[in-house]
Amino acid sequence: MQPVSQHIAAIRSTILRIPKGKVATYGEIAEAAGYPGYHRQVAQVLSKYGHVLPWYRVIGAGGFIKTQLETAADQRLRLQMEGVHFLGRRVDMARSGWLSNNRRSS
DNA sequence: ACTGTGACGGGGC
DNA sequence: CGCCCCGCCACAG
Repeated sequence: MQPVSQHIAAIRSTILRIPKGKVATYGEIAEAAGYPGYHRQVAQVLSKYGHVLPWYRVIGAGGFIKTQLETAADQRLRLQMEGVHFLGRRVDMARSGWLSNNRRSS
């Protein structure tokens, strides 16, 4: 796979940079990649290159996993395996968020 | 060139 | 808390 567009590559590498045990939302990834507002493209990238990316570290806004696919259960499992903390149905962004409110990053 | 679509976000009801 | 609608941008048909 050879992304032809710059944003595709930027988004891909941004996803690759998400530390283990942390998660990022579509919006955060888009912004971190240098394309704020491109959350839709993040989704397209995941759908296209997700098979070689840590797709499970990408979650919905607010820490929710509102994926309609069956991968939702698998995703939560994978995240918990990496030590991501959940608060009910959502991810504890304050603790496991990569670019959001992470108070203790060490 | 135009229309529909999508692993979404956010605000409104 | 759940559902709906609109905005968003690139890609496929």
